Amino acid sequence: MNHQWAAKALSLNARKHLPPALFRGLTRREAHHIQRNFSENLFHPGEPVPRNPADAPFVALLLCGTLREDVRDAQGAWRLFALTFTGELLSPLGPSGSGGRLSALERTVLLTCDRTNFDALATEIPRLRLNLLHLMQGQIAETHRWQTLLGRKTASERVASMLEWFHVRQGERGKLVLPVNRAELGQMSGLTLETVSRQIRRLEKARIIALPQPSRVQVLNPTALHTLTGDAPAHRAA
Amino acid sequence: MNHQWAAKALSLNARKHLPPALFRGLTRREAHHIQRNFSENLFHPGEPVPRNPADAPFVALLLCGTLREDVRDAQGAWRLFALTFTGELLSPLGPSGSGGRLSALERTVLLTCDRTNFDALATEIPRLRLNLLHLMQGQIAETHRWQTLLGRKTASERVASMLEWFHVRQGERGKLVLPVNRAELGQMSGLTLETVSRQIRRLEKARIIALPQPSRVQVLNPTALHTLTGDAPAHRAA
DNA sequence: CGGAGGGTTGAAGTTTATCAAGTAGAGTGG
DNA sequence: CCACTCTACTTGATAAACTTCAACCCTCCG
Repeated sequence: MNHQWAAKALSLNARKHLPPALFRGLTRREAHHIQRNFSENLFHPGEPVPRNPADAPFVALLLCGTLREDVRDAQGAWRLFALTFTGELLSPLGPSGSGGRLSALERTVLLTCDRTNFDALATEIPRLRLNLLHLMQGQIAETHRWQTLLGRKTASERVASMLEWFHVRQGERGKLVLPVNRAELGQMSGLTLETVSRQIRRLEKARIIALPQPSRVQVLNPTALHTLTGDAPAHRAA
Repeated sequence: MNHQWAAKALSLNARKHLPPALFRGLTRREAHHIQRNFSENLFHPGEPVPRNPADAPFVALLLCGTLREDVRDAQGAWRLFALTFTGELLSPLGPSGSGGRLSALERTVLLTCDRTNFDALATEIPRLRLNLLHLMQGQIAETHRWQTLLGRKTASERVASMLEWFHVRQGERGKLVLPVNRAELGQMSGLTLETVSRQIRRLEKARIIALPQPSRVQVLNPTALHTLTGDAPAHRAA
């Protein structure tokens, strides 16, 4: 499974860019031992990521690329549910139970480990178990943010929040890429594609973002964007 | 900590009513061993349930009673976020990270185990670890249901869904108790208290439920209720 | 050139929030 | 026992937000 390309990705990303929260606090020796028990998988754009409940990867770290997770609604239609960006962890609990479906949006490299191997490693290295717990807590926090977004935010706040989150999760580089179209942004945020479009244009007209292309966003005013997310604490009364 | 009353609850509920998913597939000997490492805690109505990140109970099973979980919003106000009913598991990941707050709504007995003890037990009994994983998957599924509710359902579907879920989780007895007021139902479902009230009355007028008291609900027509949740598959086209 | 897929925009329609008023029941003190 | 009060709940009118429907644009690509 050690593609040359993937190996390069590992050395570039996992060792340098990523603060691999899963490996935090481990000795170099332990980290090396662990990495030998993980395997790298390369996926091409559009390629589905298998997730049989049986031999499902217990943990999977995204070394590079982007994944989308789709779930079925009551009518059986697929809807975009979540995105996973480079450096993030795939839920150990995952969508396998809820009938979810994972696929790569770009050239994507995954560092995975199945349950049996991980169990063995975790027994040897208790710190690894703690790290996994922290990662899962982070995922709960993420879920909570989406629940707040869907339950209590206006359309404008939802779109601002999505853009801000993507921006942060893509590393706050100048240009942010929207890896999905307006309809799919709407599916994640509980809005129609028209409303998403209108809100994005509104941000552009307010000079908070620029749109060199419909799917390329440049964040011109991060502070203003954050204010519009609704997550900023309100002004204190005089 | 072994209150006489709590001990009674254990024998009544844990051994008879509950299918304690956490103890499934274990020998009587293992289950007994495990229960000696758990402790029972009694809480009175309104009493907060402590959850220090340090010695937080790693797992907690609700033997009887009801818990509410409140979280802070961006403005610092507390909002009802979720309810936990008898027989359900408290998230091992829990709201401690996200600044959540747990409290009892009635006389409530919790069967808890801290991280250290649970780790030791799980090392001895691998099946216990598997059971915990299944329980956590169930919680992810629950989260997904709420996300669908908040993201894609109408007010009428949201209220019908909440009532149906509470009904099922309370054991589908004739009478269902709403342990919180309309405003708090609204906080969970992303609606105003007025909308919640109107939708509940609409169900009453349609003879799908009866309301002997505002907080007592009798489900007269479970089928119709389910249809209104929006979770029923749509009619197939001819 | 023409078609397809995404994106944008406008007008009309629906749903839900907001504001405001009024009701019902439980508790309290005279 | 009767006001009085408090809280939760209900109901109506109005306003705002969002969806729906429809048209149109732009770019890519055969």
